[in-house]
Amino acid sequence: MPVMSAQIETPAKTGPSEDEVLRQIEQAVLDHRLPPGTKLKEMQLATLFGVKRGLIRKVLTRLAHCRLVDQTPNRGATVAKPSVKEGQDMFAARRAIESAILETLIARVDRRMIKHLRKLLEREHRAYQRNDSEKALALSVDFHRQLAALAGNSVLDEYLNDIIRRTPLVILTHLGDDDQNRCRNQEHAAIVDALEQGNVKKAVKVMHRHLLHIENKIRHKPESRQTDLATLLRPQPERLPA
Amino acid sequence: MPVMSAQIETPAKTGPSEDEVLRQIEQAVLDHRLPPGTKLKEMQLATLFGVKRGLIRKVLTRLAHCRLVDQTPNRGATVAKPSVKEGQDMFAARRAIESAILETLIARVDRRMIKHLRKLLEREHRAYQRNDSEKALALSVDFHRQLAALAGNSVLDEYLNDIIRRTPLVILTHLGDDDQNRCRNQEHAAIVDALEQGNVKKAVKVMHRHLLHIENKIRHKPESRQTDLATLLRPQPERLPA
DNA sequence: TAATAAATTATTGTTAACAATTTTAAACTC
DNA sequence: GAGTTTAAAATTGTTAACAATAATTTATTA
Repeated sequence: MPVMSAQIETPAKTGPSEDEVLRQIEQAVLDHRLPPGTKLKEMQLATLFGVKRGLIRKVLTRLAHCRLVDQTPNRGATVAKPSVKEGQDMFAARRAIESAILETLIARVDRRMIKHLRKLLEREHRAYQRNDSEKALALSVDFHRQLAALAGNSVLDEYLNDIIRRTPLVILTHLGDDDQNRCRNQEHAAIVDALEQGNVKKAVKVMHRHLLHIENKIRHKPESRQTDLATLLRPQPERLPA
Repeated sequence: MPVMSAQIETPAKTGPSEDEVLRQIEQAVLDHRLPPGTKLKEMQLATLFGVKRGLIRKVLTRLAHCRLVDQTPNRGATVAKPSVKEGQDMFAARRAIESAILETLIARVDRRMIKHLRKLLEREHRAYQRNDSEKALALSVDFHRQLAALAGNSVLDEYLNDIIRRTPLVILTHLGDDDQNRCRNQEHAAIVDALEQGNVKKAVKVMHRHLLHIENKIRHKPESRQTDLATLLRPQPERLPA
């Protein structure tokens, strides 16, 4: 059978994969678009993504496992709302893990890595300067992720990423969506400086101060509203064709 | 239709819950009964536990998420076989996390906690002395778990438990099922001593040495056989009635 | 009308049947 | 007999229909 050369727009288009749906929801949380407490109904999500309910079900289970959503039997899933205690525990754990990452990294860091990190800092700095706070936040998160990746310990990397995914929920629940509550670029730079000098103690110290800066502000905040799901999930960044 | 009044032994007895099945498989791994690489067939497990395949499916997914089993699309699940690198990363991460736990714990430890820990050590010691190595191993694991629980940081607690669950797989894959590869009771005692003295540095130092003791021995070991699943899962310890 | 109860609707949970894939066995070729 | 192809069986993956539960609406009563 000959195949038309023009795009036939197969109407039976298979929707996004399980991983893709997961990624998009995670990203929505990371971008502060999905506020803690938002109800996630299975059919709603299935229709929205154009997939079967079973797939959504699996995704919600996975999200529940990394504590991005709360699942209650027979009552469905909501975006998680970490308690103050949980938030504090997360930050304390994060300090320990990022310290361990720096200690591992400093033993193997080389000129190429430093260059890579500085390039990242430069991009982050520019995003701040042009007031693109969405991009700046993303790059700031990326800085921490890159440190973990460069350190090369897959377990620490996994744990840090786990915490990073959950952090926006703590911030939104207890501090609000305020630009003040983001990483400070110059502190990131100080960490790279210390790394380059091979000064573990200093790197760890700066990192601690860096994290404590946000950590110390956690206290209680009134309430967050219930907004329209479709809107919250829509503004996804451009995606490259497979 | 009349129903006999004598107990009809409802043949439709509901099997164990999802959590219970999960627990039993986890325990089988922890007890070194399920060797790395063992194939876990869904129907086999379903029949074995007297549950539906769907439930097994969920359990396997959960086990895969905490990396106790490997899941390959269309090819099912096997008990995970961590690489040497992954094992090393786990131990390195464990050192960082257990240190953080000790640092947290030392700030809040009191006489009651010390007493609790010493009682645990005593039981562990007795198990060793009467050559009950299964019990001794369990209590030894419990010691580390108790430190995490007493420290009170839920996130660190979760991560440590994650690592503890995976550790037997590393040991079995790369060291073999040898009594030599277990925790040394006297080192546990030294940690409690340091805690009681409020000596963080010493506690952390002892813990590091304690973990490095096993960590340093990881290297490659020939192969492990494929044994009968039913046998491996059967010898479960007595369970208290709900 | 406010409060309660009953009926309706919406949502989540389960399962059995089916589809897709891989593994095993058998048949065949050289 | 070693290697390849084909057929059968076993295993995993998906789905649509149903069941169970929770949320909402409507009806009822004081």
